[in-house]
Amino acid sequence: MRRAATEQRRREILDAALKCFLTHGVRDTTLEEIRELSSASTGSIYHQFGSKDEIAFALFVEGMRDYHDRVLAAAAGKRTARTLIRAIIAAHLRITAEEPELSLYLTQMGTADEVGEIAAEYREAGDSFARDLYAALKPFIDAGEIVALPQELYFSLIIGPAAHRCRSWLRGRSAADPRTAAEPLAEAAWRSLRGLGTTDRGSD
Amino acid sequence: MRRAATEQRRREILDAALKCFLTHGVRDTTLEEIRELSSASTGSIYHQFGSKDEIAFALFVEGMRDYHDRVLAAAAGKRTARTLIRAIIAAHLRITAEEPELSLYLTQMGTADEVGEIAAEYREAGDSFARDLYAALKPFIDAGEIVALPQELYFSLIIGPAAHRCRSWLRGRSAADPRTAAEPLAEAAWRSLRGLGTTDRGSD
Amino acid sequence: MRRAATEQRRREILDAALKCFLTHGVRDTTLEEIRELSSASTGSIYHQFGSKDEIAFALFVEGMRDYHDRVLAAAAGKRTARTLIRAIIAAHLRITAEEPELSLYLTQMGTADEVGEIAAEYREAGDSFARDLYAALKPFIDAGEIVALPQELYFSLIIGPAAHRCRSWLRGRSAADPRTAAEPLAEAAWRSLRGLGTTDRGSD
Amino acid sequence: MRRAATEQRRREILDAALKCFLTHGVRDTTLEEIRELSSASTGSIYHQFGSKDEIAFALFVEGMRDYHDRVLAAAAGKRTARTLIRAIIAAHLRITAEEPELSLYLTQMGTADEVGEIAAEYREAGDSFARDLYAALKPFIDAGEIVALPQELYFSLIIGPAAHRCRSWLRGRSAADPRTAAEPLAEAAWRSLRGLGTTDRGSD
DNA sequence: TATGAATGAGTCTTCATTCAT
DNA sequence: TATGAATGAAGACTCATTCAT
Repeated sequence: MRRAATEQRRREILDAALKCFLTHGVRDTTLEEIRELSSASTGSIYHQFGSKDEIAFALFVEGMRDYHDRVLAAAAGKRTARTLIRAIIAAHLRITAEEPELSLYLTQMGTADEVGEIAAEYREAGDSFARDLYAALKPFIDAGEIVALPQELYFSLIIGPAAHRCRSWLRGRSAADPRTAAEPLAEAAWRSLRGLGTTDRGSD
Repeated sequence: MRRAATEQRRREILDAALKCFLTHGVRDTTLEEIRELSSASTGSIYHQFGSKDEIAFALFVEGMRDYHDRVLAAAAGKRTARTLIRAIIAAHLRITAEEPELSLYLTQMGTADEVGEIAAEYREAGDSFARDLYAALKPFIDAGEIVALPQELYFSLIIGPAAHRCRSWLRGRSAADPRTAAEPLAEAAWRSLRGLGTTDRGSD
Repeated sequence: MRRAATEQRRREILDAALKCFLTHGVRDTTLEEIRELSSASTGSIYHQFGSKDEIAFALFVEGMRDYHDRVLAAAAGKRTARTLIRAIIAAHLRITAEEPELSLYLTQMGTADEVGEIAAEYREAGDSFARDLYAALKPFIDAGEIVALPQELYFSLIIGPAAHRCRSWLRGRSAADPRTAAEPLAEAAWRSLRGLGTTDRGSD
Repeated sequence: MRRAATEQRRREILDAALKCFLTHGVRDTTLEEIRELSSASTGSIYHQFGSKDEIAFALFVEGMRDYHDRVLAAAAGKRTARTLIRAIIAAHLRITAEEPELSLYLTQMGTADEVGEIAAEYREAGDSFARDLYAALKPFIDAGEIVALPQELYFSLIIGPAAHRCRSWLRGRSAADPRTAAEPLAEAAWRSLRGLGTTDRGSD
């Protein structure tokens, strides 16, 4: 089964690349390092990926897809606005805590030039994620359980604080496991978003 | 006045470097470009700074100091928790909107490992900013106007949403001027942080 | 035959480098010159050798090995102490006279610190040469044909004068072909080393 | 007394330069290092010496002059050929043992390109040394106490072995203090040079 | 004379990418 | 498809030397 072998080789390269990128940045990682750590040959790497940046991009896109999938899975089927919000926040914190390396990479790349340039394909993925997540919120907004706001602000208010917390942790500026912040952050987000008509304890 | 001349030369280099870094990133800026734009000689640049990265770092530190100063200035002398929170958020959004390029640079560098490695000096600045900002909140926390939370979460809840909004804008994913979000974000932050005994409209 | 091709490329580089080094010293030879003369690419040179100094070192080690081999070959199978001593001295003078440029290079590098620093590998070669040469003398020392002295002094007394003569010639301070000194130097060395019981003319 | 101050500054620079040159070669010593170690300013160094090579050259010439003077002083007034030869050899070994750093430098520079190029002035000094030393030997050669040989060979036979011994020691290839070789080397030289009519024990 | 900032030509070296086998 | 030697443009950085103060 050639395909499987190829797929595995591809994974080895991506895994090796991630380690290198995290250790000393995309910029300062040489193909030689990836080659050695993945024990693939130069030619082989270029057969799988067209360039170093393509590796970096593939890693970013795949990592983001994974993140998106996990957050959306966590958000699925929630009965109340409050549990939905809590689920999103908890998922973000959990993913970061469970895969700090990948998360750090995604954070760094998220604002890097590299992505911005190749971004066409990735942009769609991001838009689709935003659409899907908003779709999950929509019913509760329509029902007045969540206040009406410009659409983009929902993400800022739900994910923003969690992301801030995670960045702080990833950069080593704060030791406490991000998951410990799930409760207070979820509660705070709920308080900032709940419809004025809801009771203090939410609707569940 | 030798000192002054030297200082000016240093500024010219930094200004030229910032322009280059903003235009096409630290990574893709060559010393040659900085040299040409600053009309300093190669040797002169290396006389003032030990390496290209050192220039990037100096610029980052200065930019951050500026950001810190402006946020702290905005936070100074506020009478109520609510206006304080609003001031911090508004300042963050305003700075980003006014200097998008510098802000993007700071955002990118903030998670890059260049900083992590040279960071000793910078870390102190960050800590000091956190201390000062917390000091501004403290009276209101003690007075019960702001809920008691682990210290680090205040920043996540106040700055996190604004930062998320700004990143989204900086990456071109959202067209609306970040300053338009000041009111809703401030209101949301206030709702998430206000002490339980406070009235809906805050204490002012 | 990939190996052969690679080996040849390596040789071309070494040959070119030697020519350059002999012409204007290691110090003043640029990689550019070696590149041009060897018609190898920059990258190829760095693929074979890690640095310019490594080339210089390889050349030194090879040159020394050659010198060692030739001296030991000349010393092999000699029946008497006197002919052995003469053979060693004559070989040294001959090698220098035949390859003055390489000899000068070896002399210069021999005291340079480049060698001292990378020397591990080279040191063994030198030790092994000393061992082998001493082994050739040993029987005659044991037989009393050569006086008993601290081991290291044999080399000083046999090679020292020849080396001094050669250096003087190499530096252009003395015009006479070093080979003309073979007879008197050999005779002098023999007089200084012959056992007290031997006759004036030696044992042959 | 300006002169004295200048002279001292000059010495400081030379001393610093010697240390640097010995530690990592003339080639890899930067003026910056000499500047720092001598705590003189760049301009000051250039005021005293026209270039880096000039410092290296001055060091070499002065060191050689010193060596010459000491050897000639040791050779002065000797009554017999044997004591004369012993004195020269002992002086060489003693100087090396007492000032290994300077000796190593002189040895290295003796064959280096640098000297060869600037050598005019130095050449005369060397010739004059050779003349003077030969003048000391001349009476004994004329008297038949020392065998008749081409002039240049006297130095090779007297100094060659001692120099070989010293080089070996300076390069760390032989631990024994060179001075311990004075007796056997002097004896050997005497045996290789003494006139055939002299008795075994020489003429003293 | 002293100083040390400025100069800029010159080098080494790197490394993404190609391509013959 | 795999391999890894070869390529060479591109860049960072060095450092002897100059010169304004």
